[in-house]
Amino acid sequence: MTPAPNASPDLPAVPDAELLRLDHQVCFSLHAASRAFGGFYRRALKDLGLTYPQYLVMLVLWEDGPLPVKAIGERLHLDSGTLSPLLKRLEAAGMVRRERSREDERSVVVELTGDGERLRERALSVPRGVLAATGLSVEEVLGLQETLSRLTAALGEAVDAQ
Amino acid sequence: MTPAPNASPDLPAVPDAELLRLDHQVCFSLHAASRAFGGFYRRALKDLGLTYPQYLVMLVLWEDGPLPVKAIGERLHLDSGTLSPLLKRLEAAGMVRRERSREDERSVVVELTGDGERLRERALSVPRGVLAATGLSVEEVLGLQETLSRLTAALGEAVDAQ
DNA sequence: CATGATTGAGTTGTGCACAACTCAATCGCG
DNA sequence: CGCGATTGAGTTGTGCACAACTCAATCATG
Repeated sequence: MTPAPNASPDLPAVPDAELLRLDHQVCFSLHAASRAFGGFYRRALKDLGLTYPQYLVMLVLWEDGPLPVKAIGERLHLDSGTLSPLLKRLEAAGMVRRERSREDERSVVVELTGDGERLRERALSVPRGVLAATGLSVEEVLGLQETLSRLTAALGEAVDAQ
Repeated sequence: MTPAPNASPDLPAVPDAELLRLDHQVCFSLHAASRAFGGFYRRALKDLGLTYPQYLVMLVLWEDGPLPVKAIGERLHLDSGTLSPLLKRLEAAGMVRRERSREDERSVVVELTGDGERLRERALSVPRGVLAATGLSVEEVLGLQETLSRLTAALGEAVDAQ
């Protein structure tokens, strides 16, 4: 990556070994936080019969109505390899319908069923429980989200440049 | 979860529907950030022949020497269902040795091989690249880590109490 | 000391993430 | 118009996460 040691301007005196320890903590923290979130949602969503990623897809559909698979993937940064089977399971559960677009036969439009629409009402109580469980204030959550978004964007660019 | 609407003291006026949208953004942000991190590491670690979770295990072993599976699991919040096959793959790759403890035959101690030890040298360059890719300062990283740790702890307690 | 409970590792099954691929539909350019 | 490139879904294969389970080793209690 960076050939010369300590080449980054704002890290003048941090040795590699120290960074390795820091890295340990940071990437572990993010990984652990993401899984802790997943674990909490798993239980909160169990009644609704949804997994965490399925809930994310439903959130998108509740907000923006019928959408092609492509558009869902763009919003969630997921590709068809992840979405296709997930959407099949949502369809099997009776939450969505999938049908090929008539204008573009390559595209498959995903649409909520009546059951899928109705599930929204029951989902409304979930976020408040989650927010309470985080122990964070709304402001902290917004700040965290802002940092994470920047992080995601920066990492995405770095991957593209890799 | 919370039976009465708006019961949380510091959320006096936020309606459920708004929270659902906020939730959309927060849990998505965390999910996306975690995956973006994973994606970056996937590429950075490709040369080392490690996946991101395997790297986390190696970080633990590089720091704290030979450890039983249980101890690794405690440090990374992972259970044997995840660790057993992962450690088998690390063993197949020649990075670690696994052997049953003689004091307690239930326990399996994981130990770095020579190759595993030597890999540390090559791994030293990884974190600096990652830190640079995040676009965050060391202070921001530390702050983020602190918030995430609190988040993880709070969610863990909430799950236990569920 | 015996035996029931607990512990540690491993297995099985389900679902997600993602790379690499296929295949058909569409697009664009000569 | 024709044909090569691109696009959108889907499939396959690998690995991780986790629940639920098995099984042997160990512990603890009467």
